[in-house]
Amino acid sequence: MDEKFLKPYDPQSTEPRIYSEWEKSGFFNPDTCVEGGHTAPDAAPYSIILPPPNVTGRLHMGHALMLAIEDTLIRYKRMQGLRTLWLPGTDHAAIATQSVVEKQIQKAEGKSRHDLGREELLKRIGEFAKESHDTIVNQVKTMGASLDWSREVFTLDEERSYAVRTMFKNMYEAGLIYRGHRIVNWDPKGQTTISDDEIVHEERKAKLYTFRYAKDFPIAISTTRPETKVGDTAVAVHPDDPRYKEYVGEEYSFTFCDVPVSVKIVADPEVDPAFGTGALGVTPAHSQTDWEIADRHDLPRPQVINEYAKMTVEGRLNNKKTTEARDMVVEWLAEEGLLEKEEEISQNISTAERTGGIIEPLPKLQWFIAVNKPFALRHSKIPGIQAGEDTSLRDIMHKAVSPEGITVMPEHAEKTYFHWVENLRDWCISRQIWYGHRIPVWYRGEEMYVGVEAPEGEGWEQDSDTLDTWFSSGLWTFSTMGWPKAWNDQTGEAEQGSDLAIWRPTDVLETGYDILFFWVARMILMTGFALGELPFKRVYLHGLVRDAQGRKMSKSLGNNMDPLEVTAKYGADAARMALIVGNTPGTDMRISEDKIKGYKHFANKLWNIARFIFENTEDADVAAPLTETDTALRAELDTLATEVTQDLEAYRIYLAAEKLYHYAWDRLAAELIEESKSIFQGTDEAAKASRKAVLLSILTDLLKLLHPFMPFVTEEIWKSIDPSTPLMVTRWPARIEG
RNA sequence: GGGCGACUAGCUCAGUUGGUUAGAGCGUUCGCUUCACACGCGAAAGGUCACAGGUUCGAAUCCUGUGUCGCCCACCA
Repeated sequence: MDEKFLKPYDPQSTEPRIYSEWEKSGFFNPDTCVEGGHTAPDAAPYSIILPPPNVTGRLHMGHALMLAIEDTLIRYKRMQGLRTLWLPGTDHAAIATQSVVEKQIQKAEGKSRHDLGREELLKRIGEFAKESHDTIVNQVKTMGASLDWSREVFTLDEERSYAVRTMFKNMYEAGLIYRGHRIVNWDPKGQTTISDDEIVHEERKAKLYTFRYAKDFPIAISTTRPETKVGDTAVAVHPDDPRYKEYVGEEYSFTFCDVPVSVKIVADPEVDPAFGTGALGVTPAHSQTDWEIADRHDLPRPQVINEYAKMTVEGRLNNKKTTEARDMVVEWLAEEGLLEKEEEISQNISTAERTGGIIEPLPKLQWFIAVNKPFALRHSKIPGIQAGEDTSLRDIMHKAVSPEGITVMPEHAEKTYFHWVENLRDWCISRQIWYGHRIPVWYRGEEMYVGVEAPEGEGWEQDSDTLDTWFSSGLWTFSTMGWPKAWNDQTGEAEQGSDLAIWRPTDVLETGYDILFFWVARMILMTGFALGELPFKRVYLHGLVRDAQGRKMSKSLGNNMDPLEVTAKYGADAARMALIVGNTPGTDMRISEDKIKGYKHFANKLWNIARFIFENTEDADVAAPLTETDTALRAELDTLATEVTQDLEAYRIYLAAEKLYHYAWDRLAAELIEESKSIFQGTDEAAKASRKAVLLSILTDLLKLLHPFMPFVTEEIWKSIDPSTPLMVTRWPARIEG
């Protein structure tokens, strides 16, 4: 027996050594597994694309959970003999990364991005991203992730950028990308547009003012934003409201706080007759619903607020901030005797998730993806959609999720998904920031050019906006495998032998439920459009990792658990088990050091089980005939192996892990080993020989079964069983049934 | 306002789609330097499975309703 077993298991010294041995072996790469004879060249493929961590700093426990689940699946499938690819990458995370760097620069040098200029800022962000990337990769390796680093990609590298430009051009040519004026969510603090999904609603107290525009105006209206009323062009009432019926169609002109205003009375079913006075002052340029009313009634849409949330009208309000202007308008209303009522209400205001700035709805020229516009796919493997027939991006997203298409775990997340898809509006994809994929559109006077490369000729200027980061993330399952170069759009086939041909669609997309809409839905959309296919067969959504009190981990609370610290203290195996056992998809989990400590103890338990078995089987004959009892013990392990296999096939990873834990500790250690002691002290030589053989055989298979969950300790013990072949490429001890 | 979910031991959670006596980790109590392991061993206490009905031979599990908590989406000016 190796002397190392005389001391307790030490993950700190073992894990880094084992990981570098794995890396050296090259077996993270499926091609090497085939070359080494561990995987058949024609074996079925299995693939997962790593959800790329943002290059904004370091990993958190959520990443650790993701890595634990995915690595468990990957190692299991690799041992099943499949051609198993787990493809790593990182995400440039446009807004998040730029704002982190801008803050750093502001703090350290007191400079804004405008002081630095586009080129210098991008250089600084690039440096930061590189550093973050290196930190992150090291952290990922610490967790034991068996990713094929030879295929690593970045959402902003040259090939991905080419894919993004190609995709933009193709969608534009299909008429699905358009430029238009829309009310967008403008963040005056971050000076950019943000998508609906990046908004956080905060409940605040506000004052609701009821007033008339002028003395002779027949209808009183209510608003929380009196300063916007200088931009009103209509008053909308409900078509059936008897109080106002007689005024519908009338037009009035007056001077409102120094600004000449004309409003038309219109009837619109959107208006709630029970709210306030039942009459709505319509400010088309500064409210989403008002913009839509203006659409229906063909109203003018003057803009009265600019990008810095300042008033752009003449008179006393000129260049005042909106909050200041609000007070001035209220004061003016009171002076003029127009104010009728002032009441406290609570309302939800929209703020930008990243900057905390209050959203100012503004009409802007932006790029959009039309989700409802009919178009036809040239090829379709999406259930329920025929090539050549009318469909839409929303239709693709809707039909993709079905028992024949993509299945989602937990199942109830499908309902949430459909609810979201059904209420989907066009996706605004332009962002007014510098870090990201620049929109591949060039302008020269009235001319516009959309293309993968800059147009020939002088005087062309590229659109200054960049794309929403989810645009490039949406391509992730195929841009990482060589699309568009390895793809033939005419035949709808990938180049023979390319990654795209072998590992598409991917088997499972494993990620947090919080990015179901941001990312999962966008991948379905993009893949559907580009390939006429599904990006993956299954979605496995894990929950959020919370602290022991159930709070979200955050910097401000200081309750962040650093995966590096945890693995340093208890080992990656322990952290992985703690994250996996009992953690069902879609459910948030609480993690505490105590739980992790429990699995560190388990790793040591396993170590001592091995020690006992090795100590007592040095002269074992593995071919010794088994007693009846031992035959039953062997069969018991086979049953366990079958159950664990079924659980893993059904993605019940949390159950498989628990069963193995239970067997190892309560059955093997507590019962079988205890019984063995008396057998070994006895005189029945046949029973001794049998027991030695069966214990070795059980340990051999148990190590294999546990390896996907606790790769390090099992690999280290394995060296005493078969030093010639790493455990990670040995064959799984049970077949997939059915 | 719309949607989704949770409620099981002191705490954190499982319970593999209806089947003996409902499980685990941590915690608690008592006893152990027992020849694999004190990162351990042996024992013990602790649950009306939120509540009320219903279906069933049988319900923590299925149905209906109630309560409490949480999350997501939308947003009324």
